[in-house]
Amino acid sequence: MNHWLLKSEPDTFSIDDLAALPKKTTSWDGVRNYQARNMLRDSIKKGDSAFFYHSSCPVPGVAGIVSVVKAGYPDATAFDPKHDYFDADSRIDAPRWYVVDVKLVRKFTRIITLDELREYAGSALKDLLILRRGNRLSVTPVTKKEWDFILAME
DNA sequence: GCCAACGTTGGC
DNA sequence: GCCAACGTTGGC
Repeated sequence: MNHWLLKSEPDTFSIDDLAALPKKTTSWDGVRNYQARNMLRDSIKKGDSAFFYHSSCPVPGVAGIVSVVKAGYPDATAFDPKHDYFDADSRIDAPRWYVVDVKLVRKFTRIITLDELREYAGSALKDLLILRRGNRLSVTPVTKKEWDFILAME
């Protein structure tokens, strides 16, 4: 089982939005970056765990945990001309973009903030991709050690 | 294949 | 709103 970090802008979709869904399950759609796409399509497996990270908001940080309930499959929003995520270059017979389905495991009792994570940028979390300068990937791998360390910060 | 221009991300 | 960093596009 592998670990990941998924970014979402809470204005668009927050962990509370996920918690409010009847089955607390959603398709992680709208990813339009090839590196992130490759991970959704090829690397993330059913049963993997991921941090739900809030970005572009007053308090960026890790908000909770989700589990992958369905591995990569084509992103239907790319096929819908009326959808914000529509991409005419993604075709049903040759999909360009992918999603995974995730289910809420739990919302943390508090946000583990980016500021706190940074305190360990020189030690336990020195390789955490989200702390790298200029990092913009919305899907990144997290090692087991990083995962356990961040969990213990709650 | 190079690279300038442009668009997007995301913290502040 | 600003702007650094990065990805993508498109002319050559």
